[in-house]
Amino acid sequence: MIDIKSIRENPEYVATALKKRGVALDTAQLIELDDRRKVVLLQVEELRAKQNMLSEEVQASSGEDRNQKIEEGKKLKEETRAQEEILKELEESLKLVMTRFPNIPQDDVPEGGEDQNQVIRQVGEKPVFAFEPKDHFQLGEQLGILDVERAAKVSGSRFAYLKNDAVLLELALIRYVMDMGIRSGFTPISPPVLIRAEMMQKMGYVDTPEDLAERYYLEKNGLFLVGTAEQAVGPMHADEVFEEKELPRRYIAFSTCFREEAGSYGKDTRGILRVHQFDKVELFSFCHPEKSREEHGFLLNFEEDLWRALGIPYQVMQLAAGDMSRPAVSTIDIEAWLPGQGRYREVSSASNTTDFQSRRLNIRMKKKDGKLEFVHMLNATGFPIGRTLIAIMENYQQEDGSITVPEILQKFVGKSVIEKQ
RNA sequence: GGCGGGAUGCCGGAGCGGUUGAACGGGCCGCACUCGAAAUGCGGUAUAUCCGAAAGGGUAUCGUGAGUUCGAAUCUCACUCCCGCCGCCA
Repeated sequence: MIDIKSIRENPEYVATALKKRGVALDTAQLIELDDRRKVVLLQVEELRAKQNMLSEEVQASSGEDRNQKIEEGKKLKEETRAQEEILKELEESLKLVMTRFPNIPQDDVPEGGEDQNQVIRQVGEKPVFAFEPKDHFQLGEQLGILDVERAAKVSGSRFAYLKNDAVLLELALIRYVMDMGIRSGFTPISPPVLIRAEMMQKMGYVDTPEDLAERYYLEKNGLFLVGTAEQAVGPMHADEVFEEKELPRRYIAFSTCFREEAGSYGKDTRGILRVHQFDKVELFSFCHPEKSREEHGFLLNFEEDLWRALGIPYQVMQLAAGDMSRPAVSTIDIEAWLPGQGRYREVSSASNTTDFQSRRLNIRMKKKDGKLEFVHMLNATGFPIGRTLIAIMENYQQEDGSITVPEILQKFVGKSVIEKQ
């Protein structure tokens, strides 16, 4: 949630920035609503002050005088209640409007939708094949490390079984990235994947119907299945106050992720590129509000190190304002080269959400002067296991259909080539 | 799933329905004492929000939400979480 104060202080800036995301904001109307709220708030508080004074007077008085004051108090109570009702309505409608707004894009984020995303750089050499490269689905089925058909039988479309060396490869990726993370000061986490509706809401991911359509929700228990570990790690520190020196607090979390993919019928239906359930290692950072841009760079750098170490060509994309998730002020994606598709596909995403989430979660930092301030929260991808497997399979495929294991993973997998099994 | 106990400030821990933002102890900060430190003494020590140029003042907050009352940390109801015991269970 953005702060009404920032709108009051600089309505034009906020309106212009939000327009970059294609969101129209009538600041004048919003401020007027807030003004009305303040007027009523003042009235309510004055009435309450009167009530407080009167109740003290009741205590001090006796006899007929006392009875009279109690009668007066009854009337005052009615009056206060009526005003409180009005205040509550105003507050609710203001909150309703405010929660719908996404975060204010960073100044260097381009305007527009997905088609305005910008390539920042391309890294690595695309492999050259002396044969027609296959896609991961073909390779996976042939090698016997992927079974989509039986998954469809058991769970439906967009599910998969990983088998044999694919499983070892998954474990190798997890172990590798965890080691890297630990070395860079991240705390390893294995979080719950079911979280309270309240927490999901505070993370800013269920404010609109579109948001809701993307999530699995267990109505009976009031719990959401997380779409990423971010949603379970962010609320960890809800209502807590960090010491300045404790920041940045970095976590590296492994979890299964669940996505309904409601709006993607017929899209990416082959293999495991887009599935309802996948495992992912996620990076998360709580940091000093003045240092989140720097931290964003740190996370991106960490991600790039991973893909370089894996030896997979990728490009770095600055997302346009309209293509970012609502809490983000800036999102930078990494897209890996997939020879089987002949194109780059998204594998990583690093976002700075500034205080959008921390404001609702009430996560603050105590400054040296004793003042409290909302921390900034950032999330980024370590390895999305499924898509990383795809990238490895397609980039490291050999003419005979076998797959070379990237060097850095060989010691974890225990072999250098994956063959039919 | 069943039965019991609990939730108060940074921590521990009081709290007859009426100056309780909250005793008391500890911690922390400042000052004094000291060459310095310890010990001791004195003082201070929540957050949010509104009005105000400021000084200052108002309001709210004792797990959360509703209710009773002129007045609720204190009474009632619901919910959440924590701790025990039984049952079930990887």
